[in-house]
Amino acid sequence: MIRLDITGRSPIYEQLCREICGEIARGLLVENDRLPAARVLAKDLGINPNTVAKAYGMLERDGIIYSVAGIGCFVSKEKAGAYRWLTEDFRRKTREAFGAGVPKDALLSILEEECSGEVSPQTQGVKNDD
Amino acid sequence: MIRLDITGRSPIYEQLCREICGEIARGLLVENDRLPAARVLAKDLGINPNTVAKAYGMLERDGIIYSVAGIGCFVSKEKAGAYRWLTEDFRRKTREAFGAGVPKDALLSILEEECSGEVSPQTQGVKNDD
Amino acid sequence: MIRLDITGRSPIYEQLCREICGEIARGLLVENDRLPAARVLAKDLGINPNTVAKAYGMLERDGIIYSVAGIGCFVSKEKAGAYRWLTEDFRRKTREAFGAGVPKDALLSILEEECSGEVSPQTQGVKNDD
Amino acid sequence: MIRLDITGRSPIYEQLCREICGEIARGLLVENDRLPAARVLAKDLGINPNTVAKAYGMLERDGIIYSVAGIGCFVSKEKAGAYRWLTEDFRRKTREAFGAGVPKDALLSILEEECSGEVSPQTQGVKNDD
DNA sequence: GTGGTCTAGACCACG
DNA sequence: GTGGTCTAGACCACG
Repeated sequence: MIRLDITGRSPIYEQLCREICGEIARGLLVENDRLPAARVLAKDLGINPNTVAKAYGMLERDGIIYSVAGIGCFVSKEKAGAYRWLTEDFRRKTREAFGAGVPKDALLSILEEECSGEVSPQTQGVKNDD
Repeated sequence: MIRLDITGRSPIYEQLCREICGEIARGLLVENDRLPAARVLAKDLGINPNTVAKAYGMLERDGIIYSVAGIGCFVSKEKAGAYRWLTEDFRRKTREAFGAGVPKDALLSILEEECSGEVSPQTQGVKNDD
Repeated sequence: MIRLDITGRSPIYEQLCREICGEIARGLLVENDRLPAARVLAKDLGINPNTVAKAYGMLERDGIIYSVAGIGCFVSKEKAGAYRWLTEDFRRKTREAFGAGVPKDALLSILEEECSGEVSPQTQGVKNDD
Repeated sequence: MIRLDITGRSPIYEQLCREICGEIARGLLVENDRLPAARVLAKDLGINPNTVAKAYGMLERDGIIYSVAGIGCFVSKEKAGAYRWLTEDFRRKTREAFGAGVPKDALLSILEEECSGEVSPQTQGVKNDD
C-alpha cells in the first residue's frame, strides 16, 4: 500500500523511502520480510525501475534493508535507521523554525493540532526501541 | 544580521525568506521598516542579486512585505504571513512523520531536544498573536 | 589526471570515487577545491554524465565532497572519509585472507612486495592526520 | 565447516572457493582428499547446486582440485593454487591502495588491527611453502 | 552553466 | 528472475 505524490515537491525515490520506512515503523514490514522486486514495484507504481532501484540502494546503504544477490531485498533487523529516516526532516524543520525565532510553545501547539487525528491501528505500540 | 548556509539543503532564496521572516517574528523588523535594497543585500551576502530579487518577490506575493516602485521594499502590517512562513514546513513535516507512523511521543521528544538550547534574547515575548 | 579501467571488474563510478579520494589523500585536491563539472568530466573520460553524478553523489553522502546548488562540487574539510574510502577494501580483504587461514607473516611479505616501488612524489608527507 | 554470508558483498561461489582454499591452506584438506558431492554440499549449505558446481569448476580450472568423471572431486597435490586464491585479492587491494596514495605505514597499521585476533588453532604452522 | 531527478532501455553476474 | 551498472537523453530548480 504505497502512495506517491507524483505532482510533487519531494522526489519520488525519497517518497518511496519514506513509505517503506513507514511500513517498517508501523510494523507492517518486519525483519527479513521481502520487499517487492524493484521492477514489479516500479510497474505497480507506474514509475521507472531505476527510481525504485535508487530508493532501494539508499535504504540499503543506510542499513534499513539488505539485498541478496539475485534473490531480492529484505528488511534489516535494526529499525533505528527507518525511524531516523522518518524523523530527520521533522528534526531539521524543528531546528530551523526554533532557530528563526518561533517559540517552543508555538511549535508544540502545531504539533498538537497535527497529531490529534487517528493513525492507523497497526501503529499502536510502536516505540523507538532501537 | 542574516546568515546563510551555502552548503546544500535548502535553496538560498528560501533561507533568505526564512531569515527575513525570522527578523519580523522576533520584532527586529516592524511594520513599514525598509528592507535593504536587493543589490546591496546581494553584495553584502556575496550572492546573486537575482536570488535576493526572487526572495523579495516571494515575500511580496505572500503579503509579508510590500514594494513601492522606485523606492524599495517595506515590512507589511500583518505578521501572520511571516509566522506562517516560519512554521509551514514544520507543520508539513510533523504531519508527514505522524502520518507515516511515528508516534506523537517520539516527535515530542525530538522537539524537546531541538528546543532545549538558548535562543536569541530578542525572541522573548514573541507570540502567535496574529 | 584520472585513469579508468573500462575493461574492468570494479564499476566505473567506484573507480572514479577511488581516483578522487586518491587525489585528496595525495594532497592534489585540497579543502574547497572545485571538482570538474560532472558533464565536463564525463565528456573528458568518455563516460556517461549519470555515472559521474553517481560517483559525486556517493562522495557527497560520505562527506568527502559537498555540492553547492547550481555552482559545483567541492572538496570537504575532513580527509578522513577519503582515507576510509581508499582503505576499506584493503581492510576487508585483509580480514578475509587472515580469517581464511593466511598467516600474518605471509600478508606482511605480500605488503612489502607491493609497497616497495616508488609512489608519486606528491605522496610524500601524506599522513592519516584526520 | 564451511561458513557463508548470504548477505551481500562477495558472491556465494567466491566465498565457497575461499572456504575450501582455506581448508587446504590450513591443512584440513590434504592431497587426494575427496570433496563432498556438489549436490550434497549444496543441500547442506542451503544453496543452489549450480553455485557449488561453479565453485568446483573454478577450483578445478585453477588446478586446486581435480575431478574424476563419475566419482568426484579431489584435492590436488600443489597447494600453491589455494594459497594464491586466498591472497590475490589482498595483493590487488594492497597495490590499489598504495598506488592511490595511502602510505605503507597506514596499511601496516590496518593489517595489525585486523590480524591481532586469534585464528583457528589449525592454522599454526601454515607457511608459504609452495 | 550546474547539479538533481527521471525515463527508457540495455547488458551483466548471480543463482 | 533478481539486483547492479551503464548509456542516452530529457527536464527542472537554482543562480
